[in-house]
Amino acid sequence: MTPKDDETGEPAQPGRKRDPSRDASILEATLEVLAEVGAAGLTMDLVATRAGAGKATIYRRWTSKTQLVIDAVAHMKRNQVDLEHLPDTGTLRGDLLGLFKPQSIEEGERRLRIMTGLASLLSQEQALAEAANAAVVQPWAEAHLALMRRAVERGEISASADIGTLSLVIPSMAAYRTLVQRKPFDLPFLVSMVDGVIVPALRHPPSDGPRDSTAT
Amino acid sequence: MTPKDDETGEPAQPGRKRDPSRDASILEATLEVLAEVGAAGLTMDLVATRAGAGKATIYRRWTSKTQLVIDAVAHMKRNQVDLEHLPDTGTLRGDLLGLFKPQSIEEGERRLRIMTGLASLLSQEQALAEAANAAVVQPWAEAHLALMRRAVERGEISASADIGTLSLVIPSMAAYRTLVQRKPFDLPFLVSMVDGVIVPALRHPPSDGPRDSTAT
DNA sequence: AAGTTCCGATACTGCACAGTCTCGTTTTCA
DNA sequence: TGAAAACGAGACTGTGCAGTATCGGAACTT
Repeated sequence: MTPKDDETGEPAQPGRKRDPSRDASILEATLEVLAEVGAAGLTMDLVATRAGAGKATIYRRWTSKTQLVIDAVAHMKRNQVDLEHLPDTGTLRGDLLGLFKPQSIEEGERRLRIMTGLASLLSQEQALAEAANAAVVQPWAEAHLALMRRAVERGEISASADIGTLSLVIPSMAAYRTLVQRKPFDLPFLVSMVDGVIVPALRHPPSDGPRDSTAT
Repeated sequence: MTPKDDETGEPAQPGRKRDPSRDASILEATLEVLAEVGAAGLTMDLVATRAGAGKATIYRRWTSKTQLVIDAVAHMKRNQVDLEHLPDTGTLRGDLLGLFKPQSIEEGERRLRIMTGLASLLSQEQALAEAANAAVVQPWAEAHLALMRRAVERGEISASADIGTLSLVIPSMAAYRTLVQRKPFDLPFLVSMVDGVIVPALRHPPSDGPRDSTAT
């Protein structure tokens, strides 16, 4: 349910075509404004000005401010961690730390800043909370899960480890840290999480035998 | 900086005294409204009606809606986990699970619901983010830290474990889980966190020798 | 060329709500 | 007992903003 759908069955009308490039401009302007002033301070005039668009153009494509914001958040899902090109250093520790690319981190912090701005609407819009989680934390957790699965396959860690739960730990804590605590997601934090929590927990799984995770 | 201070030097004026019990009624009404409709939907009329108070009474005590909300959040700090009466089952696992009291959990979820409602203002008001963290997650993390320290003292876990970081894991993840993911903080989740993450990590500390946590 | 739909820009409308003011009543001190 | 201040209730005001309507101009179809 991205932008407002144009009429589906078209009997070939005359008139100017809708410029598809405006969609992206508007969505990106929305994210910028969101990151700068938060959802509470976001106004349609601000978005329109930032996008160099008229308000009518926005309302021709989206039915409401809420819908626009939801779509903008969903739009973030692109440029995400590439699950096809994960780091491969030979150890899980190296792989996890290898996800910390300055560029990737900068983008990640931007996402979290946007989520901070969003938070107002989270409480009212279930769809928005889902979109935010799917765009920011979910992909990151999937990357961690993939790295952990590989570590299990090569025998580095036990198959009985609760990697379903463990893969959520760092992304969730990073989100909370940025969202509420306002502390940077930096390398020292990542290292203390990897070395103090994840790697120790994986090296010493709870008990042998299959485990089910209820945290997924 | 709780309610608006009355005049300090008083030459013994006539007139009715300000009723101190109204402060608490108004703060609690604010928290109720916050939990129900979120900060975006919170209006002063709603708070006044819920508190059975006139708006003038509120504005006689607080300068603005923002100040009222900040004070209401700080007000939550009371009735917190009692650090003097922590569970003592003999094992860290038992102690951590012992914090899960239906009543305490109900209250904890209420706090998180309030924080969800708050989130809108988090991005704009640094003071509010700090108050929310101090009222909801901080006390919980302190309880965990105390339990972990005790486990170290009785030799159950190694002194080299990064308990500063580990004590933040469950409170932060619970907050994120409730705030964004909208999943209940229930016993299965707690068990998977304790058995899948915390206890394994503590039983197998990263390395021997002192560690410093950068996550505090 | 004519007609239609797009565009950015901007004026306009309607509403929701923060904050103030008023009123009739109650409490306290002199 | 009377002036002063606080109380609940609610009327009132001003503003900010979502959403709409209108403009002149540009692009596309026939």
